[in-house]
Amino acid sequence: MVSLPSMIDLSTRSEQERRRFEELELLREHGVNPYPVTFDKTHDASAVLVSFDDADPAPLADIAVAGRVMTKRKMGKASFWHIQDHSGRIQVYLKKDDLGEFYDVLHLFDIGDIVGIRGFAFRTRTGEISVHAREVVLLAKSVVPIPVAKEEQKDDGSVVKYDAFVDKEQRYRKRYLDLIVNPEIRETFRKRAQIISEMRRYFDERGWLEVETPILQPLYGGATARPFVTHHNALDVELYLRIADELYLKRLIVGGYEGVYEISKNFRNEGMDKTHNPEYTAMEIYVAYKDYIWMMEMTEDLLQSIVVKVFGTTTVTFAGTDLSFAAPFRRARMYDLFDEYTGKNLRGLSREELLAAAVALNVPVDPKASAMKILDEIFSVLVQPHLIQPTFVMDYPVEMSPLAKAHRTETGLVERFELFVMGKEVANAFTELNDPIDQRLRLEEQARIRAGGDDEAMVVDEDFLHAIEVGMPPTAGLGIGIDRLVMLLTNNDSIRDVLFFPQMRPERSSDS
RNA sequence: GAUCUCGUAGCUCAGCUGGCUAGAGCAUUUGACUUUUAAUCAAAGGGUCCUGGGUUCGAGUCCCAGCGAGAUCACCA
Repeated sequence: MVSLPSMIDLSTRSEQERRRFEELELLREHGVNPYPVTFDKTHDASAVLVSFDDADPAPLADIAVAGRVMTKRKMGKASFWHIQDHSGRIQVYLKKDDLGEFYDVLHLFDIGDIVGIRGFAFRTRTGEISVHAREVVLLAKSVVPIPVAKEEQKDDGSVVKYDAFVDKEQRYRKRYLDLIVNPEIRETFRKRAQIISEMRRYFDERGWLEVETPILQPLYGGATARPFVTHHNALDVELYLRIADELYLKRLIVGGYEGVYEISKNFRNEGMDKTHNPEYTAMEIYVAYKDYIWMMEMTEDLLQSIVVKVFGTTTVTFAGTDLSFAAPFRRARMYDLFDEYTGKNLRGLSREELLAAAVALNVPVDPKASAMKILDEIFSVLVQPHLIQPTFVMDYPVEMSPLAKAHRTETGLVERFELFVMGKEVANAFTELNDPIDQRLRLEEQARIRAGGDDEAMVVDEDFLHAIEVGMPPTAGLGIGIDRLVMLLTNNDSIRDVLFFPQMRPERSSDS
């Protein structure tokens, strides 16, 4: 009979878990430490597969691999396992002749255990490069069963999965299991890391400074969204989790830096769906003495450069559509796009005229909506879906952009562009507003909208205004939604598939 | 926030218009098998049918409420 610390309540455990806790003690009785300290691994699984040479197996005659046991096939006095490490899977051959008495202890090893194997590489009769074990070392006992997905290699090379771990909820909640059982998703996260890394390298090479600005802000700004509110005990003040870092980065431009950027976790207290998570990652960059035209050229060069570096080509495929990130991208002014896709000239129309246009175009809008809202609605219904290949949309109405500089020639417009790909917004940029009087007027207008009941409108940040009064050089700013960019480049249509730990509702209700 | 769909063994799923002790494959246990690969063969064990009410002689199944998830829609990046 085995004994376990009383803190482990086996009565709440499944049959398979109880069995594994027992195995833990039985292993100890056999002198096996189920949780040793280190293991001298010499090769990744993939390295063995790549470097094995049938004509000269000698270089792999004494190797050590390590990983998680994923399959076990016992055939009496010989067994085959597959173990999985960060590079992939490799088969292990275990024979009683080589392992002696210890071979009989192997039945206490389970799928899910982490093991180390010392031995030599060889090719089996059926052609699979494998490691013939001289020694098996338990590195970590797994006491709960993991989902078992079987894979079959078809003649055409395709892999069919049986009983795959597919429950989305469980995959998101227990991402560690997802990563073990569906290792192909690791590639998405590797790509995510590479995309961010290339972006950082691109900026660093140009001498722009990566900075960190407050996540806890006494006033939130730089975007229109509802914030998370928290409280600082020592100061006894409300603080907000940032919805954007824009206003702080501009303060740094005022302070004399000529190029600053931040890869920023932002927090917005709004709904969640396929493209929205309460916390998400945005990159914002500000470069002094530049305008939005320059920023457009930088943006297309940046994206082309990232795509080439990470994917080795300028084209990626999303949902069956080839997207070309070869610069230059298409550029179109917003009102020209209205001409093109609605057949109507919407320039300079009053709210009532826009409402009539929306009705004529069969775009459902709230009859009480503002002019900007109506325009935005027509754009998103009739124009946006056509913007498949990377397209810069330029020159937005001033009311939509309280932080963007008035257009140099077109009254009523600002110098702003957004980049659309697959009908989705990927980047947003403007020539930054540095006229302190205009900026104050715009923010006060936002405050009026806010007082009118729109709690997403911006609040007036006097310190920010003071900074602009001190004087900000002409500056171009750009924001890129990192999660959405990653989705686009990795062919994932849910933000939850590009975040390791997407926000989920708590699993257990508190009322029971 | 609204609508629809779903929740059964560790995993993937059956379970009809309500009716014997709730099933299958994989996984687990026992046995056979010294180059297998969805290994195979034989046997066994394993369940809070999401939770709580209700209808009924009888509920995994029907009704109500709740919890969680997915999809679609609305808003936002």
